[in-house]
Amino acid sequence: MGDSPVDINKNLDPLLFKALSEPNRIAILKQLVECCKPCSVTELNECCPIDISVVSRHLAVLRDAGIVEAKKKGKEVYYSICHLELVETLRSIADAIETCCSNDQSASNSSGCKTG
Amino acid sequence: MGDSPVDINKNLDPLLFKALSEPNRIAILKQLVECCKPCSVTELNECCPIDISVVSRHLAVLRDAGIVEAKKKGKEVYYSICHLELVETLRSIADAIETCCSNDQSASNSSGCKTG
DNA sequence: ATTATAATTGCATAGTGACGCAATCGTGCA
DNA sequence: TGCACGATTGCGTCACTATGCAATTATAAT
Repeated sequence: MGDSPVDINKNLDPLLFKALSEPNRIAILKQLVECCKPCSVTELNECCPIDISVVSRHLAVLRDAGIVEAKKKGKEVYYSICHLELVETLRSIADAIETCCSNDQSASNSSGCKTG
Repeated sequence: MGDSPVDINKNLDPLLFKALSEPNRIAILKQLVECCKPCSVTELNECCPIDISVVSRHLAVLRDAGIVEAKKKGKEVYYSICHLELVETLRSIADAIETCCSNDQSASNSSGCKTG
């Protein structure tokens, strides 16, 4: 229970999407995806024309959402994307929606889609 | 060009995530996913304790993001989830992230991940 | 110890979004 | 045509969020 492969409630989390709903955060994320290596705040600041303090705050939002992780190295903090977890989460959501919605009405709820 | 399977820029759209970043919109979406049939605004209003005008507005946001579609039938408007498109979009994003991030630095950009 | 650099945090401000109520629009029915 | 019902839109309010600047913290180098 609660661990079904189609647990919509577990994965459809507004917090995750809220973190991804800001254009500058998406720009930062794209930068991280394309670099495929940890980047410092200063490096990530190059992709968006905002104050570095704002970049730092955006990274904190992404970190709190579990989208990126931070590793301190000397004076700098290197952020990297949690790509394995992120990819799995996105696929889980897709699977859950697909499983639920591929039922026609007659099959109703045999696949375990239900509100908590 | 621009149609590569790993086109991050096409799929990582803040508009989509913004539409999914509001708890009541997620509640509405869950309702639609679990019902797996078109629902009227009044029906969808049952899942969240807000004014029906707000539900209507939320549905408009979801519609503008391509997440749901509306079909008028008499006095009522029936909303249904665009599950095929949504599932494909989510999987495209997952694929793009996975493809980009599974490159180690030496392989760099042979897979076509690049900013527009 | 002092200085320099990277990152974060405090604070004030401006912009955005959710919300409820009331008014309006669209459709069906008597 | 007039009425009822479902949905949408206008508008004012409240809360939240993004932003920039300044101050602070943390680490490295002189």
